[in-house]
Amino acid sequence: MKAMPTQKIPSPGKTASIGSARQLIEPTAQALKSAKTRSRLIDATIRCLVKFSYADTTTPKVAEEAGLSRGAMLHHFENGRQLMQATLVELHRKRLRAFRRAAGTLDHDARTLLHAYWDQLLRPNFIAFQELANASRTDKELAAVLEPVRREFDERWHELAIELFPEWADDLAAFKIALALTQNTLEGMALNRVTHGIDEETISLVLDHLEKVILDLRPDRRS
Amino acid sequence: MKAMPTQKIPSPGKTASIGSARQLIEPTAQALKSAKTRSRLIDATIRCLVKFSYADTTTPKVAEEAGLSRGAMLHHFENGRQLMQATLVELHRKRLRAFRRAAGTLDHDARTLLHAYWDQLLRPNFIAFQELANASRTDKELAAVLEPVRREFDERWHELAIELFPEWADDLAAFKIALALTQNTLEGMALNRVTHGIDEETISLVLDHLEKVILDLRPDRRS
DNA sequence: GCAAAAGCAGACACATCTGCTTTTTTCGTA
DNA sequence: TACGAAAAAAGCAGATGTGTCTGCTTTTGC
Repeated sequence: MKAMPTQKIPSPGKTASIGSARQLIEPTAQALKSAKTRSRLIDATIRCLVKFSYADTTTPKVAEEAGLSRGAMLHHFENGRQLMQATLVELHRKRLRAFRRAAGTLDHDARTLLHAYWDQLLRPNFIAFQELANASRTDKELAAVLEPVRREFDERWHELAIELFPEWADDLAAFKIALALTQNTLEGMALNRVTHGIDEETISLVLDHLEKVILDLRPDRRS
Repeated sequence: MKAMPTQKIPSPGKTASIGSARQLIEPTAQALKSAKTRSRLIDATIRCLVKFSYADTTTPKVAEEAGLSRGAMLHHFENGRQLMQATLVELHRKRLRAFRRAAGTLDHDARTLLHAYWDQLLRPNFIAFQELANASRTDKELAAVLEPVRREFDERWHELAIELFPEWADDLAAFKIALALTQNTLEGMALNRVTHGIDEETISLVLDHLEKVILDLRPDRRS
């Protein structure tokens, strides 16, 4: 996605862009189609991010991928930037949803949770998310969207872990380490896996050992 | 850097592009200036990668950053692509050099080595390298350059670690785990630090605990 | 049913990037 | 000192991306 002029003024009269207050004010039928089209565009954007990377994702490509005209797309987002921002938010929602869904069927042991997290990182959604996170390093507007999203994700992830393993609440310091270690290691491994392939064996070794490390950190197992 | 046509045929008569056989065949004086200009261009590219990201690094920007004309740049590299590839190789060399340099003055304990690695990841060079590594996911030509580079880096890193801690040679399995764990965790943390800031406290906690984990993995400390 | 509004498509103008070609400058060497 | 090759600058045409604008179709609310 090429350099675009800095965001336009929100222009209050227009179609509500990111927030979807419309559906509440006007819960009528046609708005449903609109939402569906937006979804199609966002999903197309995600696919493009995976296929072409952020650098080479362009509005024509997204439109083509979505099977829509570029005009249609700019009707819904009016900006390449806004499309990206909306996509980032949507990716966040998807990740969160996936976690919630997994949480229900999860055994309450570290191994399961670890592998659940890892599985998430293998999904294309993670690649797309990573592309945007990386882009946000130099795109302040994207960063402004990413920041709260990331914060919420960490909170939810924190909550889920505590919910599954209440004993951790006894030692929040150790818990913090365990979380940080898990997150950074797994995400680092996921990224390295994408660029320079890692053999499955190494992945297993790391996962297994990480599990051991976490178990050692658990309050009831410590001296 | 925008989509460019797939690589041109090497055209043997031209100025030797990546390999610098020129300096050997023609070790004369003026070639030194040429090499210097190449360096200037590559360094400018690195700075651009950091400032603008790969997506928004363009040949005009690089030329301006280098204080040269675009024509001059295409005289030396004839291709935006080749410039990026050369930059990737150069970044690799720089990383390797930094490691070798550090290796000399290093105490032989895990903590020092860990922090040495971490310090490398805080340098702008790592960001630039990461930008290219990420780009190589969808750019096969870049990937073709990255692959051997990465392999060599891993080997050197492996060698260095063994050299500093010969006792690891006794248990290569544990060694492999320790290396993978260290690399993935630190790199993951470095990347997360760039996009969404991590507080220094957490970083310290992770580093300290990682050190402990590695010590536990050491052959002479195990049961 | 009809006017207003939204969904959608295509065309337009502007900007910019890319690679190529041509010209000027620099500088070593005969 | 003058020649010639390499370095550097400048100019050019093609391609592509971006945002805006206009027009057509469909839905919605009165």
